[in-house]
Amino acid sequence: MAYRSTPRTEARRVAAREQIVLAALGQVAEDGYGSASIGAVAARAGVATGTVYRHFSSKAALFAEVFRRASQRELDVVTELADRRGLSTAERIAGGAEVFARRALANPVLAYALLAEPVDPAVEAERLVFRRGYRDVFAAVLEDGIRAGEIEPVDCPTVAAALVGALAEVLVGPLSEGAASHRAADPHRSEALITSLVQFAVKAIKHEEEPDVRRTAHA
Amino acid sequence: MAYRSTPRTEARRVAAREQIVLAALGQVAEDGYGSASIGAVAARAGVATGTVYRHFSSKAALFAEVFRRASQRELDVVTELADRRGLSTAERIAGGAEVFARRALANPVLAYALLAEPVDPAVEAERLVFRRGYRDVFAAVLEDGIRAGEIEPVDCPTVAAALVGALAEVLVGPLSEGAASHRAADPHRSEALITSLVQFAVKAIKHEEEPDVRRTAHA
DNA sequence: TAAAGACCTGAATCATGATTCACTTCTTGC
DNA sequence: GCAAGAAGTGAATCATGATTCAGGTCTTTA
Repeated sequence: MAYRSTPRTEARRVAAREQIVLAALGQVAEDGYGSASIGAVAARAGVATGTVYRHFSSKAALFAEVFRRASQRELDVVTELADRRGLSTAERIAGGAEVFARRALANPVLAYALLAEPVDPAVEAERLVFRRGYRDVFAAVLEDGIRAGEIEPVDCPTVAAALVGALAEVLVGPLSEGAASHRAADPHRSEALITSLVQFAVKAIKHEEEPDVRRTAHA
Repeated sequence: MAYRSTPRTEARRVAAREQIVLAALGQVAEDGYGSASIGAVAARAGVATGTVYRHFSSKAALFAEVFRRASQRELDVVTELADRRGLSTAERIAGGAEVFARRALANPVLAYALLAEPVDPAVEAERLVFRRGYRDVFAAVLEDGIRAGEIEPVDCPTVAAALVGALAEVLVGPLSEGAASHRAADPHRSEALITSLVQFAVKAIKHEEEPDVRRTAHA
């Protein structure tokens, strides 16, 4: 005498949920997190605002998933490039850094949102996971390199984090300007940036001689 | 027949304004920007909320000044260290990086707020100025080094930005955890971090041989 | 087809915290 | 001491945008 969930309704539910996630992602990629109110997302998904809450317990929960998904996509690409067999440590780092930068510059608004735009604390947590993911990928490459004797021993997690930070910072400059002005980046400038970044990353990794820097700060 | 501003009242006005700025700075340094509502700042300064608006046109204006001031203080110290005469390029970079890190670790909540905590867009703009300041200091050192033939030519602004990003990222990990748990950082860990960071920065700068990395990413 | 239950709708409600403003209190110049 | 005007007060107001919910719609099973 009643209603019960069937494959059909279940599929519909999943599709509706997906629709909402994609709408939210689209909104963020197009105009940034700042523009992604529940109202805007609902309108874009073609549902009422209340419907969003049938699928997600809160705005934070929705955008945590959005960030997780977008970030994972990026991280997968970088991981794939950095994990290819038969490459030197430097080549692996260079490959990872290059796709990271290339993809960020190709999708500046999304990249800015994922990397640096002010967001809800709950979403910020997701962002930290994502950054840690990159760090771990680079750290693993460094560890391989050290084990293979290709590079000298270093504090892998720290150096890996430094690389991630370097990439993010260099890209966020252009990105935040780009986000403000909505202008496409100059392709020459982009290529120059990518080249500089890759060289920086490789240089930071490869150096062989012992640095003899005297520690100089007062306090 | 009237009132006119005198040195005495002017001084009082300036003092009141200063009181508010210091209260706001104290609040940020103690519990982060997230805790710094106008009400909290006013209470800390010992004035009514309305008084804050007699001295600042908006919350954003107040905190823009707070950030400007705190940032400038940090930047001055780094600049001083990085600009000392008679040091090699590597020593200057190392000195700047070391104070940056040391001061951030000594005041983690403030550092997190200045570097990475989500803030008002108007305040975010101030933050970008600040980061650009660091970048420019490092870039100037690099240019000196190149001119003197101490290091090979590089894209100075980009490499300098990468250094700033590396420092910030490595520090924000510990800082955001520290901000969450309010625990003081382990001093051993802090020293290790500083050492790793300084070595990273120097290595990224000093390397002499031409890197021969093949560019490998697909897209 | 009808009852039962899940889903959808979107206007109304809430929460938060910045901002205002009518009123009080202080300073000044005469 | 007093009128004029500046500064301070803090409760009330506003703005924004997330969240709720009473009522309508769609599906399913009998």
